[in-house]
Amino acid sequence: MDDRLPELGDLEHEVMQLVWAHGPVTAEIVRERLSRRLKESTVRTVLRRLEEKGYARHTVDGRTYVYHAAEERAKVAAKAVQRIVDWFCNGSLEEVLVGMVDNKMLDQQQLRSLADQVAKAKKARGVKKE
Amino acid sequence: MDDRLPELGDLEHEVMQLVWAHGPVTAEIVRERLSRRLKESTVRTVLRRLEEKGYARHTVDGRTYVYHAAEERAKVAAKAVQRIVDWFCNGSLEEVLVGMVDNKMLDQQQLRSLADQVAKAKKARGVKKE
DNA sequence: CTTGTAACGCTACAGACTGTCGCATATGGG
DNA sequence: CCCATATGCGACAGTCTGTAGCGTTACAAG
Repeated sequence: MDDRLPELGDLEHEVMQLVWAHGPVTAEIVRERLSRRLKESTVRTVLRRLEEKGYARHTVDGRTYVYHAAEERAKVAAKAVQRIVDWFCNGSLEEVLVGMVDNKMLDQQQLRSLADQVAKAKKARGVKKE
Repeated sequence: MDDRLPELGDLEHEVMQLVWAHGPVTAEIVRERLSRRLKESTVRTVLRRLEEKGYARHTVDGRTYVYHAAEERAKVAAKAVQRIVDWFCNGSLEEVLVGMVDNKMLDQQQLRSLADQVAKAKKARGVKKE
């Protein structure tokens, strides 16, 4: 249920961003929106690998494959962060946060504010979700 | 100053952990403490690559290379997290935090408590550091 | 000064992973 | 029944990682 998702290459990442941003998409759609101009087969391969890796799923509409994200972007990001935390800081999120503050990527006030927003966000969504 | 550090493989990661944990170390020391039993040259290669990647540095003591971390563990972790945040959530740390709460890796209370600890940690260190 | 030994770096090599396709194949509409 | 088209599969080169063998160099003893 919480298996570690394999990492993504640049192209794979760009494709996933599209999948997350534009909801269910076909290979053709992805191809059009991509920054680099690639062959259909290339896009298909990437989509397939993304599915193998557990990032996406597909349903069939007529003879067309429609891809959609297997997990929400935020969740995937959260898992990735968790992995970093475990790997480098022995699971101590605090240590990482301290590191971010030290590194000036964030200051304590923002962090506190974030804590509030998160609480609010959860409450707001907690109602209509599970 | 904030160049993106390349990612680490499993062995490289294990070695870095040792470097961080045991302060300056020699290839021999690393070799001894490693979980897997490897040849000296293997350890040296890893150490060298770690240096090329910017994770470590070395000084010379007599004819022996002494390796030490180029950056603190927490800082590296922080950068890694920042990268994740940028890549997946367009820079919104909040979104990631929300994701972690949703995913039950963390609850709001812990987060708030963390905010406090971080503030405290910074104050405690802020005095004797720059 | 010569030589053995220890510490180094360089080069290599196989096994993933990724970006990119070409091509054989299957399937729905006419 | 046939053709156009959407798919998947296999391939190939380039890069990254784990693992080492080897030739080179420098310090210490003879």
